[in-house]
Amino acid sequence: MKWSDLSDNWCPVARTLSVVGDRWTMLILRDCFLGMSRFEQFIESSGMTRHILADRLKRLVEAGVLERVAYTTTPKRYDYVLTEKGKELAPALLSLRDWGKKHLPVRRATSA
Amino acid sequence: MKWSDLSDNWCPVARTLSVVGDRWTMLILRDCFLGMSRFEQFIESSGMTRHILADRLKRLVEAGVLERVAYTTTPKRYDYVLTEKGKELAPALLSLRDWGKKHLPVRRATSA
DNA sequence: GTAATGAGTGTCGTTTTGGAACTATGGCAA
DNA sequence: TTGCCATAGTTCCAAAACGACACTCATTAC
Repeated sequence: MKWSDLSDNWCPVARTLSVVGDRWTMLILRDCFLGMSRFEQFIESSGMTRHILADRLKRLVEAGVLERVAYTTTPKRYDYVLTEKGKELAPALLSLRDWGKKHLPVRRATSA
Repeated sequence: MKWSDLSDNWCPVARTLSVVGDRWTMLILRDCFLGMSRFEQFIESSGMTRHILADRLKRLVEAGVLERVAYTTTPKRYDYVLTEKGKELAPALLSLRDWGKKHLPVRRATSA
């Protein structure tokens, strides 16, 4: 079964996951809610590879969750901003955040 | 960056995703909330491979989201049931469901 | 002219996944 | 008692996705 095969699933949870059911995708959205909008910001914040980021941004734009807005035309640079549809994912993110805060306390990072 | 590297992230969303940030994992949880608890049920319902299911169930048990409860000892069969911790993921699942219902209506399968 | 920045691509080797078959344990039926 | 079925996995292999890092391309900064 493929990622995209979920998009026609009878279950709305599955359909949602076909769009955002990916560890990186959710992190991008989190960053968007924190006010980020640029490629390099996402890279720095999330630690994902440029490759993956490019792919996930494209998917999110195609899905109508993010919008790609040029902020300079000369070298073609873009902001990725949440659409209304995207903003409505906030409750889901907040639920995940709350669960994490309650059930997954930060263990002391030993390597830092 | 690895899956598990998120588990010590400063961000509670990222930590949550280190546990449930996977398309299949979420589908398993959805099935649990729908009352399923057996290996073959998950397989049938979600369409994932047995391989992945075995892996995800193990992770979820290790994370304390599911509990593995023997229902026969002779051939060693198990139910996978939500723990309290797992049940508290319900709001997140419901948010995802609501978003899917609102923004991702079922398209009629065109290829059929 | 040289370096730096921003937003990606290309390449390549490693992981993870998907698909199918195989194992193990016991029940049941002929 | 041999054979088939069900459940819950595990093993194998090929294909896809991923991670790391170098590279491009356009423009501005020095």
